[in-house]
Amino acid sequence: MPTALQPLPRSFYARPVLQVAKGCIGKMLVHRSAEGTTTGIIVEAEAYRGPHDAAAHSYQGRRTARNEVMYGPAGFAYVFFVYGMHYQFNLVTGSVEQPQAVLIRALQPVHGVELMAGRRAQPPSAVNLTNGPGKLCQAFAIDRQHNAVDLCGPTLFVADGSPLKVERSARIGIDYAGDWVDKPWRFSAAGNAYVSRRPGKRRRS
DNA sequence: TGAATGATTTACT
DNA sequence: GTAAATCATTCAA
Repeated sequence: MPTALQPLPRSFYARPVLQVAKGCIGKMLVHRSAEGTTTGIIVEAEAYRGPHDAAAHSYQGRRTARNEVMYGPAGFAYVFFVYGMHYQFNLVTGSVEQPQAVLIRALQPVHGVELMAGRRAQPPSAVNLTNGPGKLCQAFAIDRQHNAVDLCGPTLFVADGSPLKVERSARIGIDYAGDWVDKPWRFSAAGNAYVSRRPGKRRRS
């Protein structure tokens, strides 16, 4: 069991969002649930820069009940529901009144693979378990209960991992955001099979 | 009170 | 390649 895994200090999150997003690659995401513990290496993340980012929920200072947690202190989880069927898991970064967050887009499963497979209704050998933001939430059993959870607590947190080679590319799934689509604010582990989409080519319409 | 839409996934043509 | 599934949140009235 990964007893050595401990939450990263809040200072890890209390930095500019792009630094945190890049720093996440190669780190471990850990969720201790009643069913068991699941962990995975973060291989893909995207930065959402708040008021200056048309793709962010907090664009132009929009502040609602949903994104309120992004305006709080760093090191908390921002979990929300989209498309009527999928959750997205984010790490709140920056500081109070800076609505920035890092979207975790893909993981490489490490511990609890069979538990993930069961939740996903897939074989444990599938590379399909956690290679997408909605998929990893299902595999890790992350849902609205985890919104505003303290990532420095014992249940759901990021722990240190091995450094990986990081690639930058444009973000995904935000075609509605105009010029911001081209911003290279997506970070992924170079050559990792669990990255949701290959960097280099942008999604075409 | 009602209508539109989305930080996606999956299946189908 | 395109489209459907499906509902909380958001915005307009």
